[in-house]
Amino acid sequence: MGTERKRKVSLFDVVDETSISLAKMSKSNGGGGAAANQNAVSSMINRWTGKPYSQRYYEILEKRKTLPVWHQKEEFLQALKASQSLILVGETGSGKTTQIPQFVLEAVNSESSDKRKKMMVACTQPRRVAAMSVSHRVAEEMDVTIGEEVGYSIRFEDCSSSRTVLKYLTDGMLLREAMTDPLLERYSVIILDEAHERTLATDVLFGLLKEVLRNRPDLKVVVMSATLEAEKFQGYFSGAPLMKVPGRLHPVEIFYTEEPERDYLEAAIRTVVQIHMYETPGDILVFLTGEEEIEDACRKINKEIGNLGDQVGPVKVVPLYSTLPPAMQQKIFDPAPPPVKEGGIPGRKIVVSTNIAETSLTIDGIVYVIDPGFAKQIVYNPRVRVESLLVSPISKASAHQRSGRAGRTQPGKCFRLYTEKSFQNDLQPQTYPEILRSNLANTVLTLKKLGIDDLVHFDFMDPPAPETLMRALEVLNYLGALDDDGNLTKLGEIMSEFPLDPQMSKMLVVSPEFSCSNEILSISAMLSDFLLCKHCPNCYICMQMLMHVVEVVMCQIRLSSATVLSREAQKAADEAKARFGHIDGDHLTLLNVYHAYKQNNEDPSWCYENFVNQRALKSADNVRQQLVRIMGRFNLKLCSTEFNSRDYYINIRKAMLAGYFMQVAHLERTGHYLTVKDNQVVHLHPSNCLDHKPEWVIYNEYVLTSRNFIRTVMDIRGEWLIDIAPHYYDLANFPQCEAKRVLEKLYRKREDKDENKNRR
DNA sequence: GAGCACTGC
Repeated sequence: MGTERKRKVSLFDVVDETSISLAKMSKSNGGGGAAANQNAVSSMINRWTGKPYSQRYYEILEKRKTLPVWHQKEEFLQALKASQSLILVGETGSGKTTQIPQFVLEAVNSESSDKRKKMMVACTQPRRVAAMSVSHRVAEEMDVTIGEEVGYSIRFEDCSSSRTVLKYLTDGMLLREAMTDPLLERYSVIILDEAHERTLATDVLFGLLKEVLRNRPDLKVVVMSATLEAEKFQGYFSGAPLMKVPGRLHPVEIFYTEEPERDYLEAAIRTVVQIHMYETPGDILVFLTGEEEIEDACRKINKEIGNLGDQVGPVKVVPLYSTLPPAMQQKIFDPAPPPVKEGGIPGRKIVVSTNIAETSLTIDGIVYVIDPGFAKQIVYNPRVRVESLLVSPISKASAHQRSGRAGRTQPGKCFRLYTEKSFQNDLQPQTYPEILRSNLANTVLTLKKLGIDDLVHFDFMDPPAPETLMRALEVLNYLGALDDDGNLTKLGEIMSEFPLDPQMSKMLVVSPEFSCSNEILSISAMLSDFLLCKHCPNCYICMQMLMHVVEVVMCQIRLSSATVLSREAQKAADEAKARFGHIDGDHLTLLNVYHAYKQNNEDPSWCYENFVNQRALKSADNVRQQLVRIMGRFNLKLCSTEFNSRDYYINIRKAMLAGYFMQVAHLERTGHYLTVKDNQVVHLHPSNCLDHKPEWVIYNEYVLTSRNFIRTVMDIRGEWLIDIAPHYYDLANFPQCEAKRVLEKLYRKREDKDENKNRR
């Protein structure tokens, strides 16, 4: 009662203030009717803050009114009112991401103003940066402070409060929330944005929300997508109404090649040169598949255009891929170079990029796009439990997205380096959703935690291969996360709370039993650090070195980058290896680097001098803190073995094995390694820090490149296998191989030992 | 003695 009164008073106060300013205004405007004044007054009050709108608000409002989606506001609100779920298709530039959630907000509150229940509107995004930047923009549009009425929530950062009514969050974050709030009861409307990207988290949310909708008639779901896969979404959400919003892109003219290209890299470079020679000014964006290819292409483009001399304008060739340090990534936003002489031929910026420029990063000013039609994609083979990256043809949807990048600021052109026939007949309409291409062990664990017991009948939009689900269930059962009936165990429940792969969360949860949870925490953080090359210990070092060299030899780089960089980087990597390397394994090397970093008080200049990547370490430390908090929630002890004890490293290696006993390789007498049980021939990746070839190793990752490599490896002992994972190393259920014979011997030895013990 | 598309919790 009291607060209600207070609220009214303050509102009244504000109204009073504005009517004064309004009175002044109407005076200068020559006045207006009292009723009109009253209306104008209420529309000048921000209903969220109770304060009058700022000048900036009105300025932005004018721009908002020109967005295509604004014209369909009423249509949208009616559709939303009429049904529980709704599909909205809008191309880039329609304004859907910023405006639709605001429309929803208006509708929701006007409908349930009496209930006064604290209900939020959620809008998911596949990427953190998007969640963050869009929420800032919308807070500005609504004339409120970010983190108050409008907020965002991403890993490591919750910028929302009890006042928040609109929250942007990553799809993975909403999935996490669902684990503790299965009916998502704090939300009245959930908007899944960028649904066409079909991330793993969005796909799981689809299935989950479909169930929640049945249990919560008051909940509404809006699915927003950029492509015409909308009919599929519509069918999935049992005929939800479909609304289309036009985009606001400039026209892009598409060109195909007459004949298929034999060498797309060569063709791409040739096309760049031709555009530069014959087309009107405007920057070029070239899509290639990976770092090495991109660096190679940049060198060749510079060389070929250099050969043309001053008959053409100057160029600035910029590579772009995710592992490039941010400072280098920034270069894509630099302007094109000016003409060499005043009034000369204008310069051109040429960005050579991976898929990152297709979705994650937008570069304005691009007028020409070159699309060879390939991208590296991950594929999962459940038979051998291996994920690998393969260069494969893109989808029509992807090609469409790429060409759209040419029309952001003016009409553009897109050169597809394949035939039109090939586009029509060979490219599949959509990129295979991630859920069909991934190892699902972690996803299955999440689903179990969400209370989905029957995975086979769970309503996936695209059901994964049964074999993939079986593999995931099998792995989780071996780890002890699921019992033999497929039910979540207590251990599994704890494991599901960690934002890590099941193997890693398993080793973390059991690490106190091996008296080394502090060390396993550090190793886990270093391994799961996603900001930089997480895999090779060298990369914690070489990146910093690269940047150092870049500064020192600034202008020479363009001429002889390959030789200078790799020699220096190699030297740095070798030095670092000598300093931090641990002969028993790469995981222990990572631990050494982390310890050294902490012992030197995270000092940036120490990092610099030791070629250690501070950014990577800082991020690992952040992950570690999050993991420590989760350990605390479950009363998992933080402990270490005495550093000088003989068992210090042994305990760590045993704890690691408790999680990774399914990723073991055995050294055969022939001199090569075979993975245990799957019997695949593998090779130690040359980046390893071992000084010997151990008989048994565990590995973090299996990569298929020029050969089958196992990367990030550690020496373990055969006896530990039968001690720590006897259920997996049960020989009755083991393929015939050399490893089996060795294990048989180990079992016999242990039996003899036990007998001796009993006799005594 | 090789060479890692892109996200996310």
